[in-house]
Amino acid sequence: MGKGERTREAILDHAMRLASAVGLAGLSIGRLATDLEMSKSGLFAHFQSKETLQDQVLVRASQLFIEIVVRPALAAPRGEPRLRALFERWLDWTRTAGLPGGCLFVTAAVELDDRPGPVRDRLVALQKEWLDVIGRVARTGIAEGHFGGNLDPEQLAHDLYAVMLGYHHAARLLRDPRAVSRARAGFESLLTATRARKSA
Amino acid sequence: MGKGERTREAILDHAMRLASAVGLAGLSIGRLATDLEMSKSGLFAHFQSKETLQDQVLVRASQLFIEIVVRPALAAPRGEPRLRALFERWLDWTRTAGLPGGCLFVTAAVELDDRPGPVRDRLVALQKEWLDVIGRVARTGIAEGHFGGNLDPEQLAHDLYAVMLGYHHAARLLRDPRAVSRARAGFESLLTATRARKSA
DNA sequence: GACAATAACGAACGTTCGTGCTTTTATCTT
DNA sequence: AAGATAAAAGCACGAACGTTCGTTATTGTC
Repeated sequence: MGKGERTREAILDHAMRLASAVGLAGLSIGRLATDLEMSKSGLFAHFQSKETLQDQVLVRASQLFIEIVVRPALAAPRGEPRLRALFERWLDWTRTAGLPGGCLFVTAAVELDDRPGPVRDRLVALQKEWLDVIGRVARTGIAEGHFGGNLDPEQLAHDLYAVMLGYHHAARLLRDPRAVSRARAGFESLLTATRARKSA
Repeated sequence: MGKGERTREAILDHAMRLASAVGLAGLSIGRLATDLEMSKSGLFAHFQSKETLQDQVLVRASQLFIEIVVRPALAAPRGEPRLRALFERWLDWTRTAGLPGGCLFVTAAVELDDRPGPVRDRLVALQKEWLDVIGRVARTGIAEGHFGGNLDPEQLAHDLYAVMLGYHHAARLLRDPRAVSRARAGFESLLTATRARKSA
């Protein structure tokens, strides 16, 4: 790995952390350069535009997310345990990843929902992948007999992500110390409903 | 109502709509002045700082929210019907209010969660009020016998808001046409769980 | 209609923004 | 070690930012 690639990763890593707090739009080349003790132009040369930088930040964050959340969770037994692992790992993935401002994807989702362009497209693709991962795990849960056969995996994926968004709101904006337990209660409710459907 | 007050309201109204799309931080005095066909300095004079403008935008949005969502819903019969009214009115309050960029509070919540200051404090207070409204309606639902006595109203408020956040994500970022039905399904699940607790 | 008060304006302030160039410095290859 | 290549720096640009100032129009009151 050459020098260029190394600094490029250092830039993206720091940009990712910064963006988790101030958003992708809140990123500024000048601020990044100051923080990393290099010149604006030197930093800028690694990307050809700010938009590319934002896009690459999302890509980098996605790699990290997969490493921290998805891959380890997939090591858990199929079905409910795996779903539980996904959920629990998501709950503190920002801590593990060292993102001081909370989940970058949640921040970016709200920021970009009205700004068409390649960065938004990238985020949409990543978020759909994430919902797909949840949905697939839920589907195997049906196959394993953990959940009822008439469970809609996509609906469960949607609902579970909603629980996560609720957690993010309670934890980060409201600084509610009960945020984690609230989220876990929401998760268990989802599972309960899912099992009830088994006998329907 | 004097001239000053009238233009001030016009500014806040437009700023609110603009902020729903670009966020409170995305507001710019220059942009607002151009849109409203007045000078930057003339507009600026109505507020003493951009921060005050942002704060007043939140206040204005809150008045509108109460008019559009809360007050009409409180006209519905106590308990479950009232909770349902709250939910349904929330679902299209941004349309009714003419907010092209989705719920301003959701946008602001993510924007401000890492930026201490009076604007953040204002938003936190408003969001707690909102959760309180939901919680109180849920509590009367217990009194009416619609929900089980061991239902935690605050938890239900949290969960219901999570459903709303999930809707916002699906509708605005993913442009999912099933967002509304997904949200309604989530809402019904909450109610079902709530009723199940009745016999527990 | 005169006069005070208020509202709006136009110009400029110092910063910061993203983005080009050109030049210097550091790294990699032979 | 030399030469080629890649990376970083330096400097400048035009535009937009929030804010302040002094001045001009407009409003509301007696």
